[in-house]
Formats: sequence, structure tokens, C-alpha cells
Amino acid sequence: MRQTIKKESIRLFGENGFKETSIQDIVQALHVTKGTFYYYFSSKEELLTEIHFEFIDNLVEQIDEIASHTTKKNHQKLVDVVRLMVINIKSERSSGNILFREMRHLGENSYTEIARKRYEVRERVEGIIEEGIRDGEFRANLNSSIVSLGILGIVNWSYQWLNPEGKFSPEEVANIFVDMILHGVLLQEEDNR
Amino acid sequence: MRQTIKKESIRLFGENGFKETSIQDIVQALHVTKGTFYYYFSSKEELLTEIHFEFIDNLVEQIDEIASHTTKKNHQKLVDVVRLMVINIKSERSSGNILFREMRHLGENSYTEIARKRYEVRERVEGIIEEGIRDGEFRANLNSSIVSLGILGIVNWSYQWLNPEGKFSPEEVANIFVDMILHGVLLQEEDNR
Amino acid sequence: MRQTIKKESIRLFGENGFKETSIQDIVQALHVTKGTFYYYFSSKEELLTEIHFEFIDNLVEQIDEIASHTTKKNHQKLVDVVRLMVINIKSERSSGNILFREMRHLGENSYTEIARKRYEVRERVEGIIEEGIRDGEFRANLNSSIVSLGILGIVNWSYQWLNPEGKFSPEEVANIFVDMILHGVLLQEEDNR
Amino acid sequence: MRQTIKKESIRLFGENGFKETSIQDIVQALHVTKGTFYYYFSSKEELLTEIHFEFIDNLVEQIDEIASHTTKKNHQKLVDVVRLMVINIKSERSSGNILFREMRHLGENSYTEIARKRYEVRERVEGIIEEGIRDGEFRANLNSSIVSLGILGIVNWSYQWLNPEGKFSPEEVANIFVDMILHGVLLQEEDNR
DNA sequence: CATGAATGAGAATTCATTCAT
DNA sequence: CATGAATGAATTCTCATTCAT
Repeated sequence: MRQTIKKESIRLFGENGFKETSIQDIVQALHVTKGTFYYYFSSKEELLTEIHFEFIDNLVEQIDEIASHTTKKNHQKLVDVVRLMVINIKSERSSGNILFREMRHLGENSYTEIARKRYEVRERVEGIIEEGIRDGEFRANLNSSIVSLGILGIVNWSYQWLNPEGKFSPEEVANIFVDMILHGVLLQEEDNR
Repeated sequence: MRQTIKKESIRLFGENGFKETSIQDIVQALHVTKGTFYYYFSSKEELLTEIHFEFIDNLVEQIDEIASHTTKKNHQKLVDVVRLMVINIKSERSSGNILFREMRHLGENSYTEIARKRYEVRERVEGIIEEGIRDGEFRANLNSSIVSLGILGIVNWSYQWLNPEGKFSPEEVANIFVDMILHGVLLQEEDNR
Repeated sequence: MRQTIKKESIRLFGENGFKETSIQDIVQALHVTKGTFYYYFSSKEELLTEIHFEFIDNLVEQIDEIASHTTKKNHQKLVDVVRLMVINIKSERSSGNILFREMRHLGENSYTEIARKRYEVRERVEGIIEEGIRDGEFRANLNSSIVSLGILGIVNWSYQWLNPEGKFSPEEVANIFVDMILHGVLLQEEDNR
Repeated sequence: MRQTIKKESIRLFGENGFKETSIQDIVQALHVTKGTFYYYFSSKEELLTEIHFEFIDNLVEQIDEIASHTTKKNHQKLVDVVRLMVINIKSERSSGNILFREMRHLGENSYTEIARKRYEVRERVEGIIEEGIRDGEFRANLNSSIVSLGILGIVNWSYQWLNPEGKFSPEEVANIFVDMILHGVLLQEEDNR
């Protein structure tokens, strides 16, 4: 039941927002009563907190795995990270949107910790960029910090518009993004790509 | 007074969210009473609607101007659009965040129209990409639609983290983004950039 | 309206208890709505706090006036205090019962301050006893602290049972108490009172 | 288990109040579950009722024993009653406070019966006073009814402030009260106490 | 123009109690 | 004997909105 509530809440929070979804909405969708909700969660905030942690912990773990790989090239790691996050949309779109939108409703402590974990994600990407520069894979004059934020912008924003059932699959979109990030949009006449 | 209310509301909605900001909060910050608010606005939603239109209309207008330029090269137009939107953060950060976050609270009609205008922005960017491909400025195999969404992701996401008073100015960030979008991150050994 | 709410609340809290009286009960008795209550009071606790302060401040003031009198004998002061507090029941019975019973529902700060003020009352009575001992009015071997608590017990307890409309009027009861406190119950055969 | 629940409940009700103590609080403190509680008690009210009866029955019995003594002088009986009730605080403080504070939560029948038993206590004290007057031990002009209520006020009120571990022991306090009740506070210059 | 009192429809949360196992 | 899941009614509080003045 705990999982059921969480799953339905993710759907509703993702669709309509945290504030906009009442406990009533949640339990009604599950044909149970408010009491049941409060038997499993001590507050709406606790539920939200758990949703946040579940999503971010999973993400951090997967990104860590990619980033800490010892033999992979950095541009491959970057590709992997982008693909991971975009393809994640298939199963975690709502959770992602919740994370990007509802953090302010967390309690102070949870907020801080989630913020730290989001920062870890950013650090991993930055680390890949920096290492790639050192290894001569990436252009030397990149600002790793801002470029990382740009890449995360591309990826995170896609949670807003990318419909897994739509014209382009997450996989295709991920590939397009990867290509764009790696090579830019400009045609370099002198190179024979 | 109407402008004063709107301005303060933008600040509060941007900082704390639409739902989270009560009419009470707004009028209290302005040392007026609720009656005053309702003299100038018929509802909270009307206020929100106006904030949305003001921001998006202004944006569309500026982007149209860039996109409809007849002599500029398309990569220059792209640069201009990115710079426009990022530098906009200096004066319109809150409005932007409101647009990206609170659209769901609009009435049906306004929602549709705002959505249409947001789509126009996207179309302009797509148009620039497509034309650039035709003109041989951009790589031929780009998916203009997804690439545009990527670019908008970079730009729109920066409303979330870019602090105009921070380490990097919007101008610097815009330049880094432009460079990244045009050239990608990869070092092309054969070219002598 | 604020006064009306307070007055009705004192009646209801006094009769049925703070916890047992819902906001609904209060506004229903006044034929207004819950919104009205919260227009005048920010919380049920604020209302309770105000009731406490109004009662205790008034009491402290009156007792101070008696205690600080410069020409009165101390036994007369003691008589005055007892009469004051018992006769108070006529107009303030509910408030008194609220004070004696509902203090725990105050917020921490208010609680502390009310406790301090209640202690002041006790101190005034102790002061009268002590001074009376020094002046040779009262028996020298009295424990002023415990005796004061005994006197306050007599008086405060009467808020529980003394019905101003009952067989004995507050004035009569006060006189009986005064006599009892001053002379005790024992018949001293050797004295010709 | 029944006793364990009762004992813990007395502690919690006495400390925090009947309404303020949830079944959850009780079973949690005992590391059992709600089911267990409801196996032993059919309702929270039944528990409260039992606590009331246990306390008052015990008190009535002890007071009856004192009052019905045939050889003791009445002033001695009065002394015994006061001492009994004050010293009772050592073991029954919480129960006493519950009785004085939570009676309103009893069901109608229990309420009536408890009220009757409380009245019995009062009657015994009145009886002692009256008999003492007849026997010439007490002053003839005492109003036995009001004086009794005064004495009970002294005693019952001490449940509110008398800390058995505090500066004055219940025994000492009882002695001071007894002295005060018997002799009053006034110094009778003509007698040589 | 502006005020401020009043409304009423929800919102989150609590909690005694039930009941199948 | 004991558990723990589930209930549902009640409670405090919020807030956009109305309206007479």
C-alpha cells in the first residue's frame, strides 16, 4: 500500500503539482480513505521527501557508476550520462518533474540534502568535462562549470516536453542531443565528418 | 498602482510560487488592503495571466525581430536569440520562472494562447536552424526540432540557476552557451580553431 | 466582534474546556463563520493567550494595589485579597477556571509569562503574611510560603464549586473564609473572642 | 497487562491530560499495539472511568474509616483527614489530578456516581466539623459546609503544586496545613500558645 | 478609489475505534 | 491474546473572493 500510494502520488504530483494535489485526490484515486494515507505517511511532506530521495539517490548512483568507470573515454561517459538521463524519462518522468519543481516544499533538512545531491550530479558532469579537457578529448577553452549547466539544461528541460510515446523516442532524442553537445550545430567546412 | 501590484507579485510569485503567495502577502508587502487589489484585478488568475502575456509577448516580439532580419546570417541570429534570452534574466528572471512553472494556473483560454506563443518562440528557433541548414551554415543532418528544444533547454534552464550578481554575468554565460551550441565540446584535432 | 468572540469563548472554554470547544462551536454560537473567527484571531491559541493575560493582568493589578497600600494593617490586606478573589467569581468565574485548567495549551513563551504572573500573586500573599508576622499581627511560627499556598487553595478551589446564584453569595463565602483563615476552626476556651 | 496499561495511562493523563493523551501514546509507551489496548479496555472512557473509581473508592474508604472512628476526638479526625489526603500525593498525585480535571470526560452514569462519591468525602468532613462543634471542640459559629469546602480547597489544590521531592515533604506540608486550619493565622495576644 | 469585515469552500492532520487474521 | 491495517468523523487553519460603506 505504501508503494501504491507513492506511485499514484508521483503521477498526480507530476501531473498537477504538489500543492494542487490534495490528500483527498490521492486516496480517492486509490479508493481508500485519508486515514489510510496517514497510516503509511506521517505527512504529505514526508511522502514528497521520499519521492525526492528515491529519484535522486537512484540517479546519483547511476551517474556515479558511469563517472567512476576507469577505462571509458570521457566523451563516452558524457554520452552515457546524457543517454541515461533522457532515457530515464520513460520510467521516471513524473519523479523528475517533481524534483525540478517541488523542492521548495521539502523541509529544511531534506531540502539541503537534496540540494547537495543535485549538486553531486552537476559535479560528476563537471568532472567528466574537466577530465576530458585534460585528456585532450574536449576543447581546452571550455568553461566546465557553465557547460555542465548547459548540458543539464538540455537534459532536464526535456522532462518538460519529451513524450515517450511521441514522434521521437527518448533514445532518438538522446542521440540527437549527444551529437549536438559533442559537435555543435555549425558546419565546419574544413572537416570531413 | 496596477503596475506596482504586478511588479511586487512577479517578485513574490517568482520567489515563492503562485499558489504559495496569497493575495494577503501581496497587499501586505505593499501596505494596501485586499480591496485595493480587487479594484485593479478581478482575480488572482487575471493577474497571473497578465504577467504571462507581458513576458511572452515581449519575448516573442524581440525574437521575431531577430528572426525576421533579412541580412543577418542564421548563425548570428541564433547567437542573438541565445544572448537575448539569457541576458533577459537580468531584468525578467522572476517572470521567466513564473512562465515556466505556473502556466497550469491559467484559465483554459489563456493557457492555450500562452502555449501557442511559447510554441512560436520554438518555431522561430527552428526556423533559424532550418534556414541555416539550407544556407549551408549549419550541419545538414541536424534535427531542427529537437535541436531547438535542446537550445531552449539550455537557455530556459539558466533561469533556474543563473544569478545575475553571481560569479559569471549573464553576458559571459551567454557567450559560453553560444560557443558550446555552435562548436560542441569535442576537440576536432584536424581543424585549427 | 473581537470582544464578542472572546466573551463567548470564555463561556464555552470555562464550561466545556479548551480542547473540547471547537472553533465551530464558538462561531456557531455567534451565528458567524469560521472565517470570521480567523479574521480576528490568528489561532485558537492566540485567543486562549489573550484570555489568560486579561484575567491575570487584571488580578495582579488589583492585588498589587491592595498589597502596596501603606497604611493598612496586614490582616486587613489579607482580608481584602481573599474577598477580592472570591467576589471576582461573580464576574470572572469562567476566566478563572480557564486559567487554572488550560494553561498547558499556551505556547511556551506565554506559558512562562503567565506562570510568572501567577507566581507574583503568590508572592504578594506571602509578602503580606511575612510583613504581618514582623508586625506582630500574625503568629510568628507560620511558614509564609505554604500558608499562602493554603490560602490560595481555599480561594482558587472555590472557582470550582461556588455558584454566585447559589445558597451562599460570594460575599458571604468570602467572609467565612476570612474568619476561618484568621482564627482557625478550634475553639480557644481561654480567649473571649 | 490491564494494570500496566492503567498505571501508564494514569501517568500520561496526569501529566498531559486525558484529551491530550492518545491511545497511541499509551500503547507506544508500553511497546504494545492498539489491539492490545482494546483487548483489555473497551474504550478510552472505560479506562478513565476505572481510574476515577479506583482513586475515589480508595479515598472514600480511608476517610470513612477515619470519620467512623468512635473514640477519636473530632479535631484529631480532621487532622487525620488532612494528613491522609496530602500524604496521598506521594503515591496518587496523578490520579488526583485526573479526578480534579477530567471528570467531564466520563459517561453520564459514571459522572453522576463519581460526583456522589466526591460529595461523600465532603460530607464526611462536614460531619467531623459539625460533630466537633457539638462537642465543643470547634467554634460554634462555623459554617460547616463552607469551611469544609475551604479545607478541601487547601488540600486538593496542593495536588497542583506539591512536589513530593521538593523542599517541603508532604508530611511537613500537611502539618503546616493542620496548624493553619486549627489555629488560623492571627496572633491572639491574650492566649499563651 | 479604497477599506475592512465577512464568507465558505477546502486543506492537512488527528484519533478513537473496528475487525479480519 | 495480540496484531496492524483501515476507517471516518472531527479539528484547526487558509485563502480567494464579495460587498456595503
